[in-house]
Amino acid sequence: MVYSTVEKIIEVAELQARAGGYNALSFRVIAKQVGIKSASIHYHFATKADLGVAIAHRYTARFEQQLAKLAENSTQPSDRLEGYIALFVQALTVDKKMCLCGILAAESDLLPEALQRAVKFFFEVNVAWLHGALFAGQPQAKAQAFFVLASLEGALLMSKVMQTDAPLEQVCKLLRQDCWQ
Amino acid sequence: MVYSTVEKIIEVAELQARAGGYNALSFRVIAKQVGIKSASIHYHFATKADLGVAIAHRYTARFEQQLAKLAENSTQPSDRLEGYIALFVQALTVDKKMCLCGILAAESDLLPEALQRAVKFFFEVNVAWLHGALFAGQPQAKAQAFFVLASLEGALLMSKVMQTDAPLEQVCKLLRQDCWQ
DNA sequence: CAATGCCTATCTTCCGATAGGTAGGTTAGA
DNA sequence: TCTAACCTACCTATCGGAAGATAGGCATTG
Repeated sequence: MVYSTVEKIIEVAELQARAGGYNALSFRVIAKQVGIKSASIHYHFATKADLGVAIAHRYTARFEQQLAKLAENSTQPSDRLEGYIALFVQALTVDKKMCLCGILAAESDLLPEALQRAVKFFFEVNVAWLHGALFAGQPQAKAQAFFVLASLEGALLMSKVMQTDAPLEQVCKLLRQDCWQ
Repeated sequence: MVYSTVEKIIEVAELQARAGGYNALSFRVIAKQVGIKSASIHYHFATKADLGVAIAHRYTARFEQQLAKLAENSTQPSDRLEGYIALFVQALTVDKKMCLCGILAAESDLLPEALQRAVKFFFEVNVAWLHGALFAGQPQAKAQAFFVLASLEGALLMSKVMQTDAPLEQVCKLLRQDCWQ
């Protein structure tokens, strides 16, 4: 697979942001890793805010693809939950990074407004999917959707800082137990 | 109540960090709000990392006090849960800020090591309290403790970025329902 | 020939940090 | 009791570096 410069920039920037948030993004550091000069990034993204929005959009789009595939490959809500959980487990154990929109949401107060909206959209997409694909028809579907997403984001956060997979693992275990008892 | 300069610095810095994380902390901005010069902050805190650790320690200590009072004032687990929930609801509706250690945990990868440890300690304290004061004797006490804390941190994060109290409110509602059914 | 995709060079602003000074208060010894 | 020494809590001035951003140049490509 060959990546364009734009794709490389976004990829590197995403990993950077998922480690330290928006303020940890540095044009110079990204440029060095991509193999270009920092000024060249401005050719593709006029401002840092534009780059931030692009990262969030790609991240959300990729998530949407995976959610669609999940709904396609399984009809059982419990199977879909398992697939959904896997997305967050992968972030922790494979990428060893936070959820991009999780970390951006935490610092959303000081983000450029366009980026705030992009991050908000990620959560709306997820809540809508959980609501429709996992809890459709259930009396408290919306609350359940919030609950699953919130507990996974929080557990990811805890596992990162406590440097153990235990919080995410335990939360996943309870989610499997409790969601349709 | 009269505050010392050190207390003012920590107070202002905490609010700053709870809005945008560690990298959003600026000695100059803090100094201006406190009414001193940025160089003077270094008299009290040699480095930015020292200031960060001080903020986290005070935040955790205040949390510990509230947890102790909670355990003292109520013996019913359900009452204790209500009090615990209130701590997070207050962060959202009164302070209108993230949990300090929540936002720091998200960006923990790039934090000074001493600060990482301080943030980790906050979560250990909370998990230990939930484990002992809410779920003592229950078969999955540890998992339940992780679950409550993770879902509250995650819901706070979501409510911030989505600009509605709904996620935190709904998560709280489900926590009340599900914890001891 | 014009657009694309980079480059070099440079700008201003902000950052944490340090050096050194000073006013005011406290302490200790003759 | 006077005074020399010291401490506290700031100050001004400045440093080196990194930040995002911009202007203008230069190949390559269609």
